[in-house]
Amino acid sequence: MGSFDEQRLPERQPAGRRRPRITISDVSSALGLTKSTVSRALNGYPDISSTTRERVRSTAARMGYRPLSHAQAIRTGRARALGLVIQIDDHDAHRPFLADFLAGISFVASGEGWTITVATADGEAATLATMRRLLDEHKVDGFILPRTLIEDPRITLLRSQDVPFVMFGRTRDPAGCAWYDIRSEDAMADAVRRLASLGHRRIAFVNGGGRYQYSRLRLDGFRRGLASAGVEEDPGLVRSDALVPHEGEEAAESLLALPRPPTAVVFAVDAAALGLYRAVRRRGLRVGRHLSVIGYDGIPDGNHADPPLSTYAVDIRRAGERLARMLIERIRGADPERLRETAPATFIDRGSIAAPELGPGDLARLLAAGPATAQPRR
Amino acid sequence: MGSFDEQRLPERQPAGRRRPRITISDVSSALGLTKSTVSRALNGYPDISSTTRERVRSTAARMGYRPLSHAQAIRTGRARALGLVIQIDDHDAHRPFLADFLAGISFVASGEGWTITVATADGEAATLATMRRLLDEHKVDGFILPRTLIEDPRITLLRSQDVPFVMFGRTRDPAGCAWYDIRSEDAMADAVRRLASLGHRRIAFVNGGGRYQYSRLRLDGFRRGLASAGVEEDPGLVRSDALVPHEGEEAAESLLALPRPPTAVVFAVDAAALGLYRAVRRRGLRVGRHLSVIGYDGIPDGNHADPPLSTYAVDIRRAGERLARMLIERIRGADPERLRETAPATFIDRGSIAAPELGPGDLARLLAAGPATAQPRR
DNA sequence: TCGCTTGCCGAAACCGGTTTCGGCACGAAT
DNA sequence: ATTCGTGCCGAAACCGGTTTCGGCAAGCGA
Repeated sequence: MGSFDEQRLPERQPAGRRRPRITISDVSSALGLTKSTVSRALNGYPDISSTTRERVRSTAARMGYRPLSHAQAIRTGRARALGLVIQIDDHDAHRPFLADFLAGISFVASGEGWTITVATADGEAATLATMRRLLDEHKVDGFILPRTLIEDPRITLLRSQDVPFVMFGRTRDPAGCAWYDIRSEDAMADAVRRLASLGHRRIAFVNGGGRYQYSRLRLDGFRRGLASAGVEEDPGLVRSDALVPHEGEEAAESLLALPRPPTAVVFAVDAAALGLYRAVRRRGLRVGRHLSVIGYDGIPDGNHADPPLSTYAVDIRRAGERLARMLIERIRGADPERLRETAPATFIDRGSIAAPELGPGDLARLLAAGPATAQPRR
Repeated sequence: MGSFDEQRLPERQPAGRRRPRITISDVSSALGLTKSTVSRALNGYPDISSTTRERVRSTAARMGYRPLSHAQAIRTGRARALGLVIQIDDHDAHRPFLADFLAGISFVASGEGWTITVATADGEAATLATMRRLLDEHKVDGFILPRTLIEDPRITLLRSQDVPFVMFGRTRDPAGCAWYDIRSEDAMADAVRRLASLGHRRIAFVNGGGRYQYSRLRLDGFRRGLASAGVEEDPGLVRSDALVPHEGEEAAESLLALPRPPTAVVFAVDAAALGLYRAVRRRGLRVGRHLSVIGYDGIPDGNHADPPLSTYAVDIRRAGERLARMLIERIRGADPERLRETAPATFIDRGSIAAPELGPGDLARLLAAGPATAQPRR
């Protein structure tokens, strides 16, 4: 039995006394049982008497025994690790939130004795290759997929290999998918209604990346908002694929150059909304006074704009918590169709919206009279 | 805890054809050798003939064999994983850079076939507990320590357990420590010299958190800059512990209220510098014109300030790369004293500094004449 | 009283690797 | 020719767990 254990002599470095860890054999011999009994007791097998089970549990806890996850993994194939592959792109709106997102995931995972394995990759191919590698080495038991696409190759991969996963965001074909998402479509509708109730009638929409499912949803939400506010939709007031300030600036330029420019703009992405500030400032006008703006995401940068950007904030930490919880349940065999949740975003008014000071006509004249330097520099 | 385990019957889905992985036995039988020979061949043991070694290597590669890291770990104790515990505080200046930092680490780690295990913790105690847990479960082979403190309990822990680690930032007692750091002290000195060469003579310094080693270094650098520019130091122009906008705002308030206010301010932390913008704007003055400001960190928010904040940018991705590389070497047994590197920060002039328009006296009068609403609102 | 479940646990195989030990063949030294 | 090392590899133990299999004893019905 544990006879060989006595002679583990060589003794690691004399300085670093990394205490020797208690193994399952330590527990079993302390109880006068075998490893197998202890193992089954701790894992809740039904063929262990409840008396024994309790006895094992308590002494294991008292001795501070914790199974080595990779010793388990070798047999069970379970590493007790959640995988997160972050695709590094220039425009990652979620970047400032990564710490909070991780905090949420880590909080739940740690509580369950799981860990998080993260990797980054640039580009879709690298992302898939990285995921394959992690799977191939059994490093992770499942994945959290951030920034879900309408057609997402990651989902295809994981489906084909039958690997558990949960998505942050929805996708086109939800079969077999678990997800958590923010109802940003409701936020967009709410934004329109707010602006309409302030008196705005020409409300523009600048959407995000076309490959993301959220873009569809947010556009739908925008339209729904117009309809419920009784404002007729003008297709000429819609732009898309604005993810970074520069792209938002271009969209703003084209909107402000219209014969009848909008008096308010709803952005699907905060970062793009910040681009509008530049366009407006260049014309000597002021956001919030001459032009109302609402964004979405709640990025901290918006707080330092002038005036600070009104937006819809997302509780990204909670998203991480829920996703981790759901993924663990999924790995344990829960039905993915049962693991679907959404949550609302929270409006934060920081002063970038107000009642329209001028009608579209006056605004157009003002814009035309502005400095002729209306060239997007950069 | 394990109450869910009763239902371990269902047998995984038949659909998912997760191909069976090639093990070392597959390789050995394909070669007509034993596992042990293959293992020793791949691990470079000297008692394998070079002929055999090469034969094993090539067929292993051809078959796509990759050892299961946790199967190895069970014997070797090496998980081939780098640990990163991120302490979540309100003021984390590195937060926006986390993605880049991870990208750097991940790039190197992936290249070597290692993975990254991250966890977050709030507070020092939780950080230490998390590190202990990761060590106890042999989840990681070493740690990257971000944001090194002057007296860092993490170092104490890792030293006592003889666990390899590398630090991002220096510490007071460097014995046995490997590190990578940005010479922010040089940046501070450079900032002072730039301002002095523009004509500034009253230059203030707002430092960061007192527990960080970088605070000492940056203050030293600031002083060195003054000395080399021939400007006499005025202790009344130094503040500290400003890490977030709010704290920077308070520091700015107290500086602007001086009888002879500074005409330029050097901030050790960008986020704090943004607070100064509020104080200046509230007085109807303009950063860059009435008051020059230089920050440090290169946070993206600074780009959207008005005028954008001149600052020193840090290549955080490279920091991640170097730290990962160093940690892997350290784990493989390299001498920590040999693993020490520093790199410079890069100045980015975005327009928040200029020649002083007014002398301190005129500025003071202008400040005194400003709106009396000089209350720092939240 | 006997046989058959059933409950409960021990023994041993197993997972995929690493590492120790020992043995065989061959060449050199005696 | 014998001995002795040495190079090279196989056999088997080992790491710390999990899981299968089988056996013993108690409980039950006949």
